[in-house]
Amino acid sequence: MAKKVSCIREEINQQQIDDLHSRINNSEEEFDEYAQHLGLIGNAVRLKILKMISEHKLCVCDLSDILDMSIPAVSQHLRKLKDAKLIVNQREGQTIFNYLSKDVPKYITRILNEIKL
Amino acid sequence: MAKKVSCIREEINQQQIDDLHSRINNSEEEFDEYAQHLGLIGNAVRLKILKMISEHKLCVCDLSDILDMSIPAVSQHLRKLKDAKLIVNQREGQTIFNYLSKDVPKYITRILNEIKL
DNA sequence: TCCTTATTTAAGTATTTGCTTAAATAATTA
DNA sequence: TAATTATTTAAGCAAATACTTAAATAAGGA
Repeated sequence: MAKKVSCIREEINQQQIDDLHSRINNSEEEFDEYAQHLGLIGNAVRLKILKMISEHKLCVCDLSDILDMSIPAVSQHLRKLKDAKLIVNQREGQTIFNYLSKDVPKYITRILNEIKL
Repeated sequence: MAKKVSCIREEINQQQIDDLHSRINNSEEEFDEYAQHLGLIGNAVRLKILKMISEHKLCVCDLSDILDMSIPAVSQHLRKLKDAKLIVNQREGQTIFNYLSKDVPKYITRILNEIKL
């Protein structure tokens, strides 16, 4: 089971490579979780939605008007954010309002605060 | 040019919607820039690459071995990071080493520091 | 109960993404 | 200068993404 090596090491030896390899593998889940959240906010529409609902009580049709997008398009972004537990919502009569979840990681709220609207 | 309204406002009035609409439009570029960077690190492979090169001097073949990925696959991720000026590289002989760029936004370095390897 | 309003879900589609393999480029060494 | 090593680039493709339109679901009011 010798490991295939693609280049001749100059600055780092095989032992160090193997060490990084296993550390990366052990942190797989952590990286995936960060990447999943970062990918979600790595979309301008969803980033705007999060920023706005962090400051205002908004429903899907408010967001649709503000963003100049169809209601289903916005709704599908909201669903992704909700599935990732970045937002929660609550029905009030016919209207469903969206809120930032308490579970939003701090590094995300810091980013939202950094963006000025 | 009356604005089309999709729902009857309960918690927020049309004036507030219009205000948010224009503020969002004015911040378009800022949101796009954040989203572009966040989208790049919103991929586990690229996040791992950034984390590792923030701590080690690594070439594409080192990364290929550590990540169990082909060299061209890694190279294409490096290109995206380089195009976005998140990394820079420097040739030393036949080997091209990758470094974090000085231009990496602080919110990204904070995330990298937060992830433990 | 029927109609309207608010929202979601589903199906279809064009674009983007992330890999693969093969070819091209570039520096080193024989 | 030819062969080797390191890396990138290009072309092709499958899967994921972000819309569209139409249909389904749900609550409120006539």
